[in-house]
Amino acid sequence: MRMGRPREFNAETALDQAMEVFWRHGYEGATIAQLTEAMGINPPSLYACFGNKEGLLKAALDRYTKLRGVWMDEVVAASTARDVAERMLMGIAEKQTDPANPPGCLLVQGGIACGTGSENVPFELAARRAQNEDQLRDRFVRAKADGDLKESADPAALARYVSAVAVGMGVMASSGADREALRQVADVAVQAVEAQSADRT
Amino acid sequence: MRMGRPREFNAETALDQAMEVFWRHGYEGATIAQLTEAMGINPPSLYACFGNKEGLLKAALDRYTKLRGVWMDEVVAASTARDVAERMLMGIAEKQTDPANPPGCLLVQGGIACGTGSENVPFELAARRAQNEDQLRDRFVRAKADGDLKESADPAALARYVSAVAVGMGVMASSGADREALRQVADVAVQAVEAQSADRT
DNA sequence: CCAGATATGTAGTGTTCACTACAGATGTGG
DNA sequence: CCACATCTGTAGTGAACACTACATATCTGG
Repeated sequence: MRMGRPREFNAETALDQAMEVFWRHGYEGATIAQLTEAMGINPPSLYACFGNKEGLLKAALDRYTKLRGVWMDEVVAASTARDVAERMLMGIAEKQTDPANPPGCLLVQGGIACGTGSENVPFELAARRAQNEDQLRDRFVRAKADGDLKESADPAALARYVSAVAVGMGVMASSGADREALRQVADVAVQAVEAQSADRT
Repeated sequence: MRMGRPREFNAETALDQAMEVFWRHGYEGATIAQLTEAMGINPPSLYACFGNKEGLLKAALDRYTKLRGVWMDEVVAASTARDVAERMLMGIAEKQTDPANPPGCLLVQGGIACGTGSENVPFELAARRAQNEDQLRDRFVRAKADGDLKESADPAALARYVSAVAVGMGVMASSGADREALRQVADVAVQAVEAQSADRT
Protein backbone atom coordinates (compact mmCIF):
# COMPACT_ATOMS: atom_id res chain seq x y z
CA MET A 1 0.00 0.00 0.00
CA ARG A 2 1.39 3.34 -1.10
CA MET A 3 0.40 6.18 1.13
CA GLY A 4 1.33 9.79 1.64
CA ARG A 5 1.35 12.84 -0.54
CA PRO A 6 1.81 11.97 -4.21
CA ARG A 7 4.70 13.53 -6.07
CA GLU A 8 3.82 16.56 -8.11
CA PHE A 9 6.28 16.03 -10.96
CA ASN A 10 6.62 13.40 -13.63
CA ALA A 11 9.80 11.42 -13.06
CA GLU A 12 10.39 10.71 -16.75
CA THR A 13 10.05 14.25 -18.03
CA ALA A 14 12.19 15.42 -15.12
CA LEU A 15 14.78 12.82 -16.11
CA ASP A 16 14.74 14.13 -19.65
CA GLN A 17 15.72 17.53 -18.36
CA ALA A 18 18.42 16.10 -16.09
CA MET A 19 19.74 14.06 -19.00
CA GLU A 20 20.18 17.21 -21.02
CA VAL A 21 22.13 18.93 -18.23
CA PHE A 22 24.49 15.97 -17.76
CA TRP A 23 24.82 15.74 -21.51
CA ARG A 24 25.87 19.34 -21.86
CA HIS A 25 28.04 19.78 -18.80
CA GLY A 26 29.14 16.27 -17.83
CA TYR A 27 28.61 14.65 -14.45
CA GLU A 28 31.04 16.81 -12.53
CA GLY A 29 30.24 19.97 -14.44
CA ALA A 30 26.52 19.67 -13.73
CA THR A 31 25.48 21.19 -10.41
CA ILE A 32 22.51 20.21 -8.31
CA ALA A 33 21.25 23.77 -8.68
CA GLN A 34 21.28 23.47 -12.49
CA LEU A 35 19.68 20.06 -12.35
CA THR A 36 16.87 21.03 -10.01
CA GLU A 37 16.14 24.16 -11.98
CA ALA A 38 16.00 22.25 -15.26
CA MET A 39 13.83 19.57 -13.68
CA GLY A 40 11.54 22.16 -12.13
CA ILE A 41 11.85 20.71 -8.64
CA ASN A 42 13.67 21.43 -5.38
CA PRO A 43 16.62 19.48 -3.99
CA PRO A 44 14.64 17.44 -1.45
CA SER A 45 12.40 16.10 -4.20
CA LEU A 46 15.43 15.12 -6.22
CA TYR A 47 17.06 13.28 -3.34
CA ALA A 48 13.84 11.58 -2.27
CA CYS A 49 13.34 10.27 -5.78
CA PHE A 50 16.87 9.44 -6.95
CA GLY A 51 18.97 9.08 -3.81
CA ASN A 52 21.87 11.31 -4.77
CA LYS A 53 23.59 12.90 -7.74
CA GLU A 54 25.06 9.62 -8.94
CA GLY A 55 21.69 7.89 -8.59
CA LEU A 56 20.19 10.59 -10.77
CA LEU A 57 22.90 10.07 -13.36
CA LYS A 58 22.26 6.33 -13.44
CA ALA A 59 18.55 6.91 -13.86
CA ALA A 60 19.27 9.35 -16.68
CA LEU A 61 21.61 6.82 -18.30
CA ASP A 62 18.95 4.14 -18.02
CA ARG A 63 16.49 6.37 -19.75
CA TYR A 64 19.00 7.32 -22.43
CA THR A 65 19.93 3.75 -23.23
CA LYS A 66 16.30 2.72 -23.19
CA LEU A 67 15.43 5.37 -25.77
CA ARG A 68 18.48 4.51 -27.82
CA GLY A 69 17.77 0.81 -27.55
CA VAL A 70 14.75 1.23 -29.77
CA TRP A 71 16.89 2.81 -32.41
CA MET A 72 19.68 0.24 -32.04
CA ASP A 73 17.14 -2.50 -32.70
CA GLU A 74 16.39 -0.83 -36.01
CA VAL A 75 20.10 -0.59 -36.75
CA VAL A 76 20.85 -4.27 -36.29
CA ALA A 77 17.77 -5.11 -38.32
CA ALA A 78 19.62 -4.04 -41.45
CA SER A 79 20.20 -6.91 -43.85
CA THR A 80 23.99 -6.94 -44.06
CA ALA A 81 26.90 -6.15 -41.78
CA ARG A 82 27.83 -3.31 -44.08
CA ASP A 83 24.35 -1.87 -43.91
CA VAL A 84 24.29 -2.24 -40.15
CA ALA A 85 27.47 -0.18 -39.94
CA GLU A 86 26.15 2.38 -42.39
CA ARG A 87 22.80 2.72 -40.71
CA MET A 88 24.47 3.03 -37.34
CA LEU A 89 27.12 5.58 -38.26
CA MET A 90 24.92 7.66 -40.53
CA GLY A 91 22.25 7.65 -37.86
CA ILE A 92 24.81 8.80 -35.35
CA ALA A 93 25.85 11.62 -37.65
CA GLU A 94 22.23 12.76 -37.59
CA LYS A 95 21.52 12.26 -33.91
CA GLN A 96 24.70 13.78 -32.62
CA THR A 97 24.09 16.98 -34.52
CA ASP A 98 20.37 17.14 -33.81
CA PRO A 99 19.72 20.64 -32.44
CA ALA A 100 17.02 19.17 -30.21
CA ASN A 101 19.76 17.60 -28.11
CA PRO A 102 23.16 18.73 -26.91
CA PRO A 103 25.83 17.72 -29.42
CA GLY A 104 27.61 14.41 -29.00
CA CYS A 105 26.60 11.38 -26.97
CA LEU A 106 25.63 11.31 -23.31
CA LEU A 107 27.62 8.11 -22.84
CA VAL A 108 30.74 10.09 -23.70
CA GLN A 109 29.89 13.63 -22.60
CA GLY A 110 28.68 12.32 -19.28
CA GLY A 111 32.20 11.93 -18.02
CA ILE A 112 35.25 10.16 -19.42
CA ALA A 113 37.51 11.12 -16.56
CA CYS A 114 36.32 12.07 -13.11
CA GLY A 115 37.77 13.23 -9.85
CA THR A 116 38.20 11.42 -6.56
CA GLY A 117 34.87 10.21 -5.28
CA SER A 118 33.32 9.82 -8.73
CA GLU A 119 35.68 7.18 -10.05
CA ASN A 120 32.94 4.78 -11.05
CA VAL A 121 31.05 7.28 -13.20
CA PRO A 122 33.31 6.60 -16.19
CA PHE A 123 32.85 2.87 -15.63
CA GLU A 124 29.12 3.34 -15.52
CA LEU A 125 29.22 5.02 -18.93
CA ALA A 126 31.62 2.44 -20.31
CA ALA A 127 29.29 -0.36 -19.27
CA ARG A 128 26.46 1.21 -21.27
CA ARG A 129 28.66 1.64 -24.29
CA ALA A 130 29.68 -1.98 -23.97
CA GLN A 131 26.03 -2.98 -24.25
CA ASN A 132 25.84 -1.36 -27.66
CA GLU A 133 29.05 -3.03 -28.67
CA ASP A 134 27.74 -6.42 -27.58
CA GLN A 135 24.63 -5.91 -29.63
CA LEU A 136 26.74 -5.09 -32.67
CA ARG A 137 29.01 -8.06 -32.07
CA ASP A 138 26.09 -10.45 -31.88
CA ARG A 139 24.82 -9.05 -35.13
CA PHE A 140 28.19 -9.47 -36.79
CA VAL A 141 28.50 -13.02 -35.48
CA ARG A 142 25.26 -13.75 -37.24
CA ALA A 143 26.48 -11.97 -40.37
CA LYS A 144 29.51 -14.20 -40.42
CA ALA A 145 27.37 -17.31 -39.98
CA ASP A 146 25.25 -16.05 -42.86
CA GLY A 147 28.30 -15.84 -45.05
CA ASP A 148 27.80 -12.11 -45.22
CA LEU A 149 31.20 -11.50 -43.65
CA LYS A 150 34.42 -13.12 -44.79
CA GLU A 151 35.68 -16.24 -43.06
CA SER A 152 38.68 -14.24 -41.87
CA ALA A 153 36.51 -11.51 -40.33
CA ASP A 154 36.50 -11.06 -36.56
CA PRO A 155 33.00 -10.00 -35.46
CA ALA A 156 34.17 -8.78 -32.05
CA ALA A 157 36.90 -6.65 -33.61
CA LEU A 158 34.43 -5.21 -36.12
CA ALA A 159 31.98 -4.36 -33.36
CA ARG A 160 34.73 -2.69 -31.36
CA TYR A 161 35.74 -0.77 -34.42
CA VAL A 162 32.27 0.54 -35.24
CA SER A 163 31.80 1.40 -31.58
CA ALA A 164 35.10 3.28 -31.51
CA VAL A 165 34.19 5.27 -34.60
CA ALA A 166 30.84 6.13 -33.06
CA VAL A 167 32.55 7.43 -29.93
CA GLY A 168 35.05 9.41 -31.96
CA MET A 169 32.24 10.98 -33.95
CA GLY A 170 30.55 11.93 -30.68
CA VAL A 171 33.59 13.79 -29.48
CA MET A 172 33.90 15.54 -32.83
CA ALA A 173 30.25 16.55 -32.71
CA SER A 174 30.60 17.98 -29.24
CA SER A 175 33.47 20.12 -30.35
CA GLY A 176 31.59 21.67 -33.22
CA ALA A 177 31.80 19.30 -36.18
CA ASP A 178 28.77 19.69 -38.40
CA ARG A 179 26.58 16.98 -39.82
CA GLU A 180 28.31 16.86 -43.16
CA ALA A 181 31.72 16.33 -41.56
CA LEU A 182 30.35 13.44 -39.52
CA ARG A 183 28.73 11.94 -42.59
CA GLN A 184 32.08 11.95 -44.35
CA VAL A 185 33.66 10.12 -41.45
CA ALA A 186 30.85 7.57 -41.45
CA ASP A 187 31.22 7.14 -45.17
CA VAL A 188 34.91 6.32 -44.93
CA ALA A 189 34.41 4.15 -41.86
CA VAL A 190 31.86 1.95 -43.59
CA GLN A 191 34.44 1.01 -46.20
CA ALA A 192 36.41 -0.93 -43.61
CA VAL A 193 33.37 -3.07 -42.91
CA GLU A 194 32.86 -3.44 -46.61
CA ALA A 195 36.40 -4.74 -46.89
CA GLN A 196 35.50 -7.47 -44.41
CA SER A 197 32.37 -8.42 -46.34
CA ALA A 198 32.24 -11.46 -48.58
CA ASP A 199 32.26 -10.72 -52.28
CA ARG A 200 28.83 -10.78 -53.82
CA THR A 201 29.10 -13.09 -56.78
CA MET B 1 68.02 41.47 -16.07
CA ARG B 2 66.45 38.75 -13.99
CA MET B 3 66.39 39.55 -10.33
CA GLY B 4 64.86 38.05 -7.23
CA ARG B 5 64.88 34.62 -5.68
CA PRO B 6 65.12 31.90 -8.33
CA ARG B 7 62.42 29.24 -8.42
CA GLU B 8 63.32 26.04 -6.72
CA PHE B 9 61.42 23.66 -8.98
CA ASN B 10 61.82 22.74 -12.60
CA ALA B 11 58.81 23.97 -14.55
CA GLU B 12 58.93 21.18 -17.11
CA THR B 13 59.11 18.27 -14.70
CA ALA B 14 56.41 19.93 -12.60
CA LEU B 15 54.30 20.21 -15.75
CA ASP B 16 54.82 16.52 -16.43
CA GLN B 17 53.30 15.75 -13.05
CA ALA B 18 50.41 18.16 -13.58
CA MET B 19 49.82 16.63 -17.00
CA GLU B 20 49.41 13.24 -15.42
CA VAL B 21 46.86 14.52 -12.89
CA PHE B 22 44.76 16.24 -15.59
CA TRP B 23 45.10 13.13 -17.72
CA ARG B 24 43.78 10.87 -15.02
CA HIS B 25 41.08 13.04 -13.49
CA GLY B 26 40.18 15.57 -16.16
CA TYR B 27 40.27 19.33 -15.74
CA GLU B 28 37.36 19.61 -13.37
CA GLY B 29 38.17 16.42 -11.50
CA ALA B 30 41.72 17.55 -10.77
CA THR B 31 42.03 19.67 -7.66
CA ILE B 32 44.67 22.24 -6.89
CA ALA B 33 45.62 20.17 -3.86
CA GLN B 34 46.27 17.11 -6.03
CA LEU B 35 48.15 19.18 -8.58
CA THR B 36 50.40 20.92 -6.09
CA GLU B 37 51.15 17.67 -4.30
CA ALA B 38 52.04 15.91 -7.55
CA MET B 39 54.15 18.85 -8.64
CA GLY B 40 55.88 19.03 -5.28
CA ILE B 41 55.12 22.72 -4.83
CA ASN B 42 52.74 24.95 -2.90
CA PRO B 43 49.79 26.85 -4.36
CA PRO B 44 51.50 30.27 -4.48
CA SER B 45 54.28 28.83 -6.61
CA LEU B 46 51.75 27.34 -8.96
CA TYR B 47 49.84 30.59 -9.36
CA ALA B 48 52.98 32.68 -9.71
CA CYS B 49 54.19 30.41 -12.51
CA PHE B 50 51.01 29.52 -14.40
CA GLY B 51 48.45 32.18 -13.48
CA ASN B 52 45.56 29.92 -12.57
CA LYS B 53 44.23 26.42 -13.01
CA GLU B 54 43.30 26.98 -16.63
CA GLY B 55 46.71 28.48 -17.34
CA LEU B 56 48.30 25.38 -15.90
CA LEU B 57 46.15 23.20 -18.10
CA LYS B 58 47.15 25.14 -21.20
CA ALA B 59 50.81 24.84 -20.28
CA ALA B 60 50.34 21.10 -19.76
CA LEU B 61 48.58 20.82 -23.11
CA ASP B 62 51.39 22.72 -24.78
CA ARG B 63 53.89 20.32 -23.34
CA TYR B 64 51.80 17.32 -24.29
CA THR B 65 51.36 18.41 -27.89
CA LYS B 66 55.02 19.31 -28.13
CA LEU B 67 56.07 15.83 -27.02
CA ARG B 68 53.50 14.26 -29.30
CA GLY B 69 54.50 16.48 -32.17
CA VAL B 70 57.82 14.68 -32.41
CA TRP B 71 56.01 11.39 -32.76
CA MET B 72 53.50 12.80 -35.24
CA ASP B 73 56.35 13.91 -37.43
CA GLU B 74 57.49 10.30 -37.57
CA VAL B 75 53.97 9.20 -38.36
CA VAL B 76 53.53 11.44 -41.38
CA ALA B 77 56.97 10.44 -42.58
CA ALA B 78 55.59 7.04 -43.58
CA SER B 79 55.73 6.48 -47.29
CA THR B 80 52.05 5.95 -48.10
CA ALA B 81 48.72 7.17 -46.78
CA ARG B 82 47.94 3.66 -45.69
CA ASP B 83 51.18 3.37 -43.76
CA VAL B 84 50.63 6.76 -42.19
CA ALA B 85 47.26 5.56 -40.90
CA GLU B 86 48.71 2.28 -39.71
CA ARG B 87 51.67 3.84 -38.01
CA MET B 88 49.42 6.40 -36.34
CA LEU B 89 46.75 4.03 -35.11
CA MET B 90 49.09 1.20 -34.10
CA GLY B 91 51.25 3.74 -32.31
CA ILE B 92 48.18 5.04 -30.53
CA ALA B 93 47.27 1.52 -29.46
CA GLU B 94 50.70 1.32 -27.84
CA LYS B 95 50.80 4.76 -26.31
CA GLN B 96 47.31 4.77 -24.90
CA THR B 97 47.94 1.53 -23.03
CA ASP B 98 51.44 2.42 -21.91
CA PRO B 99 51.49 1.81 -18.15
CA ALA B 100 53.89 4.73 -17.81
CA ASN B 101 51.00 7.07 -18.56
CA PRO B 102 47.34 7.16 -17.58
CA PRO B 103 45.26 5.31 -20.17
CA GLY B 104 43.77 7.21 -23.08
CA CYS B 105 44.73 10.61 -24.45
CA LEU B 106 45.05 13.83 -22.50
CA LEU B 107 43.34 15.72 -25.33
CA VAL B 108 40.22 13.65 -24.61
CA GLN B 109 40.52 12.82 -20.92
CA GLY B 110 41.25 16.43 -20.17
CA GLY B 111 37.63 17.39 -20.48
CA ILE B 112 35.08 16.82 -23.20
CA ALA B 113 32.26 18.52 -21.35
CA CYS B 114 32.74 21.06 -18.60
CA GLY B 115 30.65 23.08 -16.23
CA THR B 116 29.82 26.78 -16.22
CA GLY B 117 33.00 28.80 -15.99
CA SER B 118 35.15 26.25 -17.80
CA GLU B 119 33.32 26.28 -21.10
CA ASN B 120 36.41 26.94 -23.15
CA VAL B 121 38.40 24.00 -21.79
CA PRO B 122 36.75 21.61 -24.26
CA PHE B 123 37.49 24.08 -27.05
CA GLU B 124 41.08 24.27 -25.96
CA LEU B 125 41.40 20.49 -26.26
CA ALA B 126 39.53 20.44 -29.56
CA ALA B 127 41.91 23.00 -31.00
CA ARG B 128 44.89 20.77 -30.19
CA ARG B 129 43.21 17.75 -31.71
CA ALA B 130 42.51 19.82 -34.80
CA GLN B 131 46.22 20.47 -35.16
CA ASN B 132 46.85 16.74 -35.47
CA GLU B 133 44.03 16.44 -37.94
CA ASP B 134 45.45 19.25 -40.04
CA GLN B 135 48.83 17.56 -40.12
CA LEU B 136 47.20 14.35 -41.29
CA ARG B 137 45.17 16.18 -43.90
CA ASP B 138 48.22 17.88 -45.32
CA ARG B 139 49.92 14.51 -45.55
CA PHE B 140 46.92 13.00 -47.33
CA VAL B 141 46.74 15.92 -49.73
CA ARG B 142 50.30 15.13 -50.66
CA ALA B 143 49.48 11.43 -50.93
CA LYS B 144 46.74 12.27 -53.39
CA ALA B 145 49.06 14.45 -55.41
CA ASP B 146 51.52 11.57 -55.43
CA GLY B 147 48.89 9.29 -56.88
CA ASP B 148 49.04 7.25 -53.70
CA LEU B 149 45.37 7.94 -52.99
CA LYS B 150 42.59 7.50 -55.51
CA GLU B 151 41.34 10.47 -57.50
CA SER B 152 38.01 10.16 -55.72
CA ALA B 153 39.60 10.24 -52.27
CA ASP B 154 38.91 13.20 -49.99
CA PRO B 155 42.05 13.93 -47.93
CA ALA B 156 40.17 16.08 -45.41
CA ALA B 157 37.57 13.37 -44.85
CA LEU B 158 40.27 10.74 -44.46
CA ALA B 159 42.10 12.87 -41.93
CA ARG B 160 38.89 13.45 -39.99
CA TYR B 161 38.25 9.74 -40.08
CA VAL B 162 41.66 8.71 -38.77
CA SER B 163 41.39 11.40 -36.13
CA ALA B 164 37.97 10.15 -35.07
CA VAL B 165 39.20 6.57 -34.77
CA ALA B 166 42.13 7.77 -32.68
CA VAL B 167 39.79 9.58 -30.32
CA GLY B 168 37.50 6.58 -30.09
CA MET B 169 40.44 4.37 -29.25
CA GLY B 170 41.44 6.78 -26.53
CA VAL B 171 38.06 6.55 -24.87
CA MET B 172 38.16 2.78 -25.11
CA ALA B 173 41.62 2.69 -23.57
CA SER B 174 40.55 4.88 -20.67
CA SER B 175 37.71 2.52 -19.91
CA GLY B 176 39.89 -0.52 -19.70
CA ALA B 177 40.44 -1.82 -23.24
CA ASP B 178 43.74 -3.62 -23.51
CA ARG B 179 46.40 -3.20 -26.14
CA GLU B 180 45.30 -6.15 -28.22
CA ALA B 181 41.74 -4.83 -28.45
CA LEU B 182 43.02 -1.47 -29.65
CA ARG B 183 45.29 -3.13 -32.18
CA GLN B 184 42.33 -4.96 -33.61
CA VAL B 185 40.45 -1.69 -33.99
CA ALA B 186 43.45 -0.10 -35.67
CA ASP B 187 43.79 -3.05 -37.97
CA VAL B 188 40.20 -2.78 -39.17
CA ALA B 189 40.38 0.99 -39.40
CA VAL B 190 43.39 0.94 -41.68
CA GLN B 191 41.42 -1.03 -44.23
CA ALA B 192 39.22 1.97 -44.93
CA VAL B 193 42.28 3.98 -45.85
CA GLU B 194 43.48 1.07 -47.94
CA ALA B 195 40.18 1.16 -49.78
CA GLN B 196 40.91 4.78 -50.70
CA SER B 197 44.39 3.97 -51.94
CA ALA B 198 45.22 3.65 -55.58
CA ASP B 199 45.79 0.13 -56.84
CA ARG B 200 49.43 -0.81 -57.05
CA THR B 201 49.93 -2.15 -60.52
C1' DC C 1 76.48 44.90 2.21
C1' DC C 2 72.45 47.09 1.01
C1' DA C 3 68.03 47.90 -1.85
C1' DG C 4 64.91 45.95 -4.86
C1' DA C 5 62.82 41.97 -6.87
C1' DT C 6 60.97 37.51 -7.04
C1' DA C 7 59.99 32.81 -4.77
C1' DT C 8 58.36 30.16 -0.90
C1' DG C 9 55.54 28.26 3.12
C1' DT C 10 51.87 29.03 6.35
C1' DA C 11 47.55 29.87 6.96
C1' DG C 12 44.01 31.48 5.67
C1' DT C 13 39.83 33.93 2.31
C1' DG C 14 35.07 33.89 0.33
C1' DT C 15 32.38 30.98 -2.59
C1' DT C 16 30.23 27.08 -4.18
C1' DC C 17 29.35 22.44 -3.69
C1' DA C 18 26.32 18.18 -2.58
C1' DC C 19 23.23 17.31 0.62
C1' DT C 20 19.58 17.79 4.57
C1' DA C 21 16.62 19.36 8.97
C1' DC C 22 12.41 20.85 9.53
C1' DA C 23 7.86 22.40 9.20
C1' DG C 24 3.85 22.49 6.55
C1' DA C 25 1.06 20.37 2.79
C1' DT C 26 -1.49 16.51 0.82
C1' DG C 27 -2.56 12.15 0.22
C1' DT C 28 -4.46 6.94 2.22
C1' DG C 29 -6.55 3.54 5.48
C1' DG C 30 -9.68 2.89 9.17
C1' DC D 1 -12.02 13.01 10.93
C1' DC D 2 -8.01 11.18 12.68
C1' DA D 3 -3.36 8.69 12.70
C1' DC D 4 0.09 8.08 9.57
C1' DA D 5 2.96 8.24 5.49
C1' DT D 6 5.01 10.64 1.87
C1' DC D 7 6.04 14.90 -0.75
C1' DT D 8 7.36 19.90 -1.02
C1' DG D 9 9.61 24.51 -0.09
C1' DT D 10 12.61 27.22 2.84
C1' DA D 11 16.67 27.72 4.60
C1' DG D 12 20.28 26.16 5.86
C1' DT D 13 24.76 22.48 6.94
C1' DG D 14 29.72 21.23 6.89
C1' DA D 15 33.15 20.30 3.53
C1' DA D 16 35.83 21.17 -0.35
C1' DC D 17 36.96 24.26 -3.79
C1' DA D 18 40.11 27.82 -6.35
C1' DC D 19 42.73 31.24 -5.00
C1' DT D 20 45.62 34.72 -2.00
C1' DA D 21 47.71 37.92 2.04
C1' DC D 22 51.63 38.09 4.27
C1' DA D 23 55.88 37.32 6.38
C1' DT D 24 60.17 35.29 5.29
C1' DA D 25 63.86 33.63 2.32
C1' DT D 26 67.05 34.04 -1.50
C1' DC D 27 68.66 35.98 -5.40
C1' DT D 28 70.84 40.34 -8.59
C1' DG D 29 72.73 44.98 -9.40
C1' DG D 30 75.41 48.54 -7.58
